[in-house]
Amino acid sequence: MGGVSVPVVVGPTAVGKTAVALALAAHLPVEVISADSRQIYRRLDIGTAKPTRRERARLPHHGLDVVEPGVRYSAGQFARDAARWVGEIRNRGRLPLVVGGTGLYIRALAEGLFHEPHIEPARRRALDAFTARLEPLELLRWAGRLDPGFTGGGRQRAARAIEIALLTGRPLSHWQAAARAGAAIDPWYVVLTVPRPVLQQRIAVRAEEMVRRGLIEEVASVLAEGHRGDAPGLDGIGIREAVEYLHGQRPRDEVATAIAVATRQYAKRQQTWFRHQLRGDAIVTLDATRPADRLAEEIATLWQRRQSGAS
RNA sequence: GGUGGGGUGACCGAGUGGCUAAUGGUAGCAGACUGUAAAUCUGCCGGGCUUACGCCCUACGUAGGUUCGAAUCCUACCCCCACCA
Repeated sequence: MGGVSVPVVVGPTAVGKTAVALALAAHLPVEVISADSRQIYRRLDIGTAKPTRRERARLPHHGLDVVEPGVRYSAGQFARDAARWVGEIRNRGRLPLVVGGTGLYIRALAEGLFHEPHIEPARRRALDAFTARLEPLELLRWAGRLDPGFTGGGRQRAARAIEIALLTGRPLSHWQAAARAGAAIDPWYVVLTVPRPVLQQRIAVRAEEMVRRGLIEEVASVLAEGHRGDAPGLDGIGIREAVEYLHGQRPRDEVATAIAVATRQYAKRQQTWFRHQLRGDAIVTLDATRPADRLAEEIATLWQRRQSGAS
């Protein structure tokens, strides 16, 4: 595996990952690496529920505000960036703590991805423009033709399969069958869970709060910078609903509930991922209904016991 | 009080005699997912029994009726909406 043993705190949105990370700072010399595909984007603080400035002052965070909303980021990019942060944090004699809900990013960091050959950005853009014009059915047909091993999964994955096949000369399934590269950490997973009704309640409250604290104004100001509504950084729950409202496609008083519904569905997908996709036997599941400082205490204890046992 | 329109499964909404447990959509549940992943998709979705083919029950406002057969036709009643009084 990747070597460095690192605690990785995961769980659906609104379970309280941020609070636990902050509380953990009282027990361990940690710095946080946020594994969150939305918090990567600058501004959009309310819409992505980033830790506040004060919280970040108390505990160093990496992986926030990395790119502009108009820039396309990726799991591979994250794996490289995060690997670098891990190294930097360790050089400071501190402990990297991965915290986040983006399963694929965490997988990319912990297990690596297949080694993708270099692709000219211009060629990729040209192909993007091509696939963007295809009908979903067309897209799937092309994907199947170019890659007999294509396992399906919708137009976006089909576009990816087409891109890889055409730009590398080898089908996606070929690359996937090859060895992974880039596993940078040896993860110790802490999965936070909470009974579904509790989570849904927290999600509903959080959605209301977002709107009350100025989500719509925040999104409006980013749009005013000249970003299109479909910019990579604007493709997130909450932000999307705000954009729809600003474009007159949704009444204001429905924004919060629409956000809550979409967030609930997302939380479900996350839970499915963490239930079925985490690899390895270093997985601990903890009930996050308890106060964050109690949880942090338990995590710290488990971690220390694990370290002394392992070394 | 009169006239017209309408009451369909958790919600919206098709269906106007058999092919209907009832198109679609939403919500919900389960799942997939190696570089857009807060994305993109798949399955299930009245209840019960069955390993399975399948079987049974309940269901289209309520109660009756017509018919071999009704969510669909008729009658009465209840409720909702619009307009007229």
